[in-house]
Amino acid sequence: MKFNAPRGTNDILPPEIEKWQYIEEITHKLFKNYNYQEIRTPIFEYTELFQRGIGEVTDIVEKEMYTFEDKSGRSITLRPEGTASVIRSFLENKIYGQAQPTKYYYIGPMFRYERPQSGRFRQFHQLGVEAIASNDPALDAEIISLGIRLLEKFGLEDFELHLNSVGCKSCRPKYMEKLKTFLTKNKAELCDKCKERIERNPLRVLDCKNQSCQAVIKDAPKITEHLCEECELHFSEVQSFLDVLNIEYIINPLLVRGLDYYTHTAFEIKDNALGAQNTVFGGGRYNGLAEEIGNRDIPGIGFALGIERLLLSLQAKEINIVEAEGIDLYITVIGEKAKKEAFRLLDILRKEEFKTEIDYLDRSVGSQMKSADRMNAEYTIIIGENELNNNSATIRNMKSGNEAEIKLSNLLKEMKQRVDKGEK
RNA sequence: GUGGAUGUAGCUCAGUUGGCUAGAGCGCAGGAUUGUGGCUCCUGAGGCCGUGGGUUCAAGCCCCAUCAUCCACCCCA
Repeated sequence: MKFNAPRGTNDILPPEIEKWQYIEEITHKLFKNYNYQEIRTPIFEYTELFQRGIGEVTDIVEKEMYTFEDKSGRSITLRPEGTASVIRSFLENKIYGQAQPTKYYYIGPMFRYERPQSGRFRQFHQLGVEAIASNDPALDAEIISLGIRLLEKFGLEDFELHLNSVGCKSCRPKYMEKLKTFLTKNKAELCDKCKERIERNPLRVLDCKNQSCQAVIKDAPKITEHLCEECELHFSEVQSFLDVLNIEYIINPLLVRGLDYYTHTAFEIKDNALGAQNTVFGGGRYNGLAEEIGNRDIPGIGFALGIERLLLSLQAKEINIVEAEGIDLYITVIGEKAKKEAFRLLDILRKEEFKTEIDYLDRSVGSQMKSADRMNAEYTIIIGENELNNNSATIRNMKSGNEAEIKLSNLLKEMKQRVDKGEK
């Protein structure tokens, strides 16, 4: 073959696509049930949006963006995540002028230039929600529970919710200083990368997996012990609202997220059956984001869920979310004359919403029956010389093998009685 | 960006210390059944052995390069 799909991209083929459609269907239904509305933003944005929104020193902006110049010389970037676009849209369309809060959701492809591996692709798909213009900790709990309820809809229950507060503008800088001081004191024990991180992004050291770093981190000051009063209160309220919903969580002070815009609540749902990339969904509060990209102080919270990871999780647990669906009718044609009549009948049956198929490869009767069988047809309608002469069709129940010759004039009525269309 | 593993039929994989026209199972197509699927049996199609070079009388096998995929690191969905 001359062409491959670009590295890290995938074709989604049938029957796999059925799962995607099912996930989307359930998502639309559940999210609307929580009164979130769908929003569709462009697949690409001006690069500055992500630089400002996500943060210059994040991995995403530093090395993972698909950035290029368009013909006018503007720097364009394929969206690496959804939140920045949604907030940009919220501000640009002046949605803040309407009744608040605003609750949006989205489903679509995201792009990050990374080496692909299990659960990570260059084009991948997220579904996510954003609740904008409210600082209510109950909303934090709603967002988290919404994600969990969605997983439950697919029969997934065996996962861990990690919860943390990453502080706010007023307490995080102070904590960072403390952390820096501590890390500098223990610099000798840290890996080379973490040594660099002390200045650039000390929080990142916290989730380094290097053993000697881990040993240092164990005694590092914890952000949960350095929150300001407001953050402290918000965090405990979020927990108590989660308690109300009987949602279990693990407080994880080492949970730091890779995007700069998070404040207060940060969370990740991990499925330990997944291997290295085990975060199925993650998110948090981003009260500084609207300020950063639009000079308006508007709070928000959301999560993003990786659809490919959801699929992997289902696979790991051998959960089948879609049944293979058969067709209602297969028309077997014998002889050229019959084909015209059969083709006319095919159209009529389809108009009546029977899922119907016919042979297009000039195959023998036996082969046509075989096709019908493989398509899991409920009935086969056989039309040959005999039937033509009698103005009839032979119908065969593929399960029982019973056959009957039916007048064409009665065929529709007969099939309506026999076939349970669109059964599920 | 770094490291490791793997590339042979549509799929899953055999292929001996290098040695004849490269195999199996499944799938696909046709037939046994001149108008009837599943089970069975028979037959068949389908391979630049990832690609390019090298070593050799001889390469699917050895060497080099390259590409791709997978897995891991980094980090995240």
